[in-house]
Amino acid sequence: MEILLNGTRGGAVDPLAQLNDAQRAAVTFGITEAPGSVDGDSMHPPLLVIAGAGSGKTSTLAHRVAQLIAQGADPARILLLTFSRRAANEMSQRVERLLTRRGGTRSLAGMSTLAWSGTFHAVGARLLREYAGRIGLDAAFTIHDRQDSADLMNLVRHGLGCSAKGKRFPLKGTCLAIYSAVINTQATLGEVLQSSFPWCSEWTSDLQRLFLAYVESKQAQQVLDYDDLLLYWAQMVGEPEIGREIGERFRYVLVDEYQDTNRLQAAILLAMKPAGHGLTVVGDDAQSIYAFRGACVRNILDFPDHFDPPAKRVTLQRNYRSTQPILAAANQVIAAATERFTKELWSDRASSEKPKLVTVHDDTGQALYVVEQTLARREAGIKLKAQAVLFRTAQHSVRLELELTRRNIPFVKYGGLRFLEAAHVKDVLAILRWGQNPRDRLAGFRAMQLVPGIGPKTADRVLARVGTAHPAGALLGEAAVPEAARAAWIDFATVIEASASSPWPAAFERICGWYQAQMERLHEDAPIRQADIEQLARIAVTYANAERFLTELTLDPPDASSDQAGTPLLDEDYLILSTIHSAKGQEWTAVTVLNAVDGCIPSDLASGSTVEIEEERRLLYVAMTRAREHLELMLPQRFYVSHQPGFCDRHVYAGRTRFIANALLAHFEQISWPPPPAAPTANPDARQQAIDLAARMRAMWK
DNA sequence: CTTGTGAGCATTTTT
DNA sequence: TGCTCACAAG
Repeated sequence: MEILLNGTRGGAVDPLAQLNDAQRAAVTFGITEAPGSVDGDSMHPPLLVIAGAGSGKTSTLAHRVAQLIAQGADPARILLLTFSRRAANEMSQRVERLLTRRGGTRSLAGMSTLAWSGTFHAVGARLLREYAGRIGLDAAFTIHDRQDSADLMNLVRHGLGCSAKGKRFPLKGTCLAIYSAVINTQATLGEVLQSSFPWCSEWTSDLQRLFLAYVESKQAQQVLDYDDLLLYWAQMVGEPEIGREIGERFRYVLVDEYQDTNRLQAAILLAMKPAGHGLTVVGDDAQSIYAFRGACVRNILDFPDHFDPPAKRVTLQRNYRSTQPILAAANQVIAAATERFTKELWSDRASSEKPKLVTVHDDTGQALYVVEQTLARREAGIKLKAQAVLFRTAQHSVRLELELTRRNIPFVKYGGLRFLEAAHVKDVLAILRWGQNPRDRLAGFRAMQLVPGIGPKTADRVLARVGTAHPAGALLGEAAVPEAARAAWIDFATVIEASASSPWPAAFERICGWYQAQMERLHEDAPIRQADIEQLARIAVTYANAERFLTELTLDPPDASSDQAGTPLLDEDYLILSTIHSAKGQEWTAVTVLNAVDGCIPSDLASGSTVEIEEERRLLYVAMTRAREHLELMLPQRFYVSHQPGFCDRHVYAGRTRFIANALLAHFEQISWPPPPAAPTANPDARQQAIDLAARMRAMWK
């Protein structure tokens, strides 16, 4: 095999030499023929790669893309769908490097630019803008993030009078969650309510009405939410003509992290590639952790049978990441899972170090231990950046963050509250959005209420009068504004009108300037928030125009808001703190998992059904398999359930996570920290050394 | 009609 | 705690 491949490459080094047999099979399946042959559709039956944790999945996928290009495929006709923007960038770079290395026969470097790589949502947004004219969409649509969508849902909810019915109607977040589940799982409202929101069943017909009004409202405003990016895409390629057109345009479609796609995404793929030609999906059913977002493990389990003959399946079981003892423990955790493609990961990276189960007294003990160990490992030559602390919910790391800040240890936290969710950031963006898209009522509604003297009623009236555009000067003379607010209003209207016509990013700076004045009035902690606005302005200048800025920001928000302590410079060394969800696809030399106790993992909010518990099991598995050499699971004996550990000490005593049953303990080293003090009897002199208080009591009476 | 205040309640993970 | 909602004062 290797000799043959070397031969075909005219004596150059075999570019696939570093791959193992399974990886090579995944890379070359269907595309090993001579250059040029890749254009025959019949050549590309569908392929499913089951890639275990640390099995070189990214590398294999990158090699496959490089192989396609090297065999003559046009990079512009390759569609690469990844889970995050970060993953997309990394993939592009790797493909580029691989092609540069192959450079010998043809000039491949430089032609490897993967124009179409990104998340489903980002690619959807791009395609929809391009095809907008053909599907009756305004190409300048704005995209609502989760909070915007919830706010709009709330407006519609109140508009319909759902909230004033005596009995409590589901809150806006719940309504949106239900709506979103219906879209993403492609189930009926009744099914979703019954399976996931049984307590809302009594509201079925009201919800139905609400969702219709919500959809109408979005359409009137030329606004799409996250779900729409997929839904419109699916509907678009569901039309035979456009479906065929786009399917042919993207000759090769490769999907990473397929286990975390939902039914709607699967529908998109099947509509573009009904026979599966040119379709490759890669994933690991054991790492599916996004069911709450509608992801469906069945997608990957059932993938082969969508096609006739069924898709080829290649399994990568060799793990290059973790030491054998870490892998053995992780394998045991996932072995109890009920449904999966069975595979047993193996590694030849021997080590005498078992993963540790560390019992500490509480949250504080946990934080102190982690800090101590992290520093010790750094002394031993493991950079902070090569160490990560993972946790189930963003809250779990609060105590640790305090301790890190106190000791001046830099860290970066992934997951949890996003930059974009901060009220002041949303305010500024709302102003910008309304300037850009006058139909975006939600933005206008929010923006106008920043003006002193203007509340919901006035904002509503103005929106009704303004209609779909603000012609020059129309806002300035707006009659619906009460006299008391007139002066402030003119200021505001001037900024809006100027922002619509000024060049970018001057328009945005103008808006920030106006907002600063309001911020001091609205928020006590204006200076802290000011820093975020400045950060936003710095980001803004890197985009070509307002539309791109808004789109990219919504689909790929910056990670941390600056109120988080110590945002270190990029070249510094810093410790990684991350939710397990945000840690997907990454690896570190040393990994510590906080709160590996029942109630945290599994979260007691997710212990309702077997399905949920199975997902929590996979979550622990994902966390454990991020570690290369050192793995510690923390077991605080009790943890706080309230939000303010200092004040009210509501806490519960916790047991080790149910996913590590007694039978698994042999795979771990168990330690307690701090070490228990030596028992008094261990030292025969201890009693004599003790202060003799009893003697003093007697002496008082002598 | 806006704005401030107090009571009541929920409480994860993310594109 | 921190958010939402209802209510009352200006």
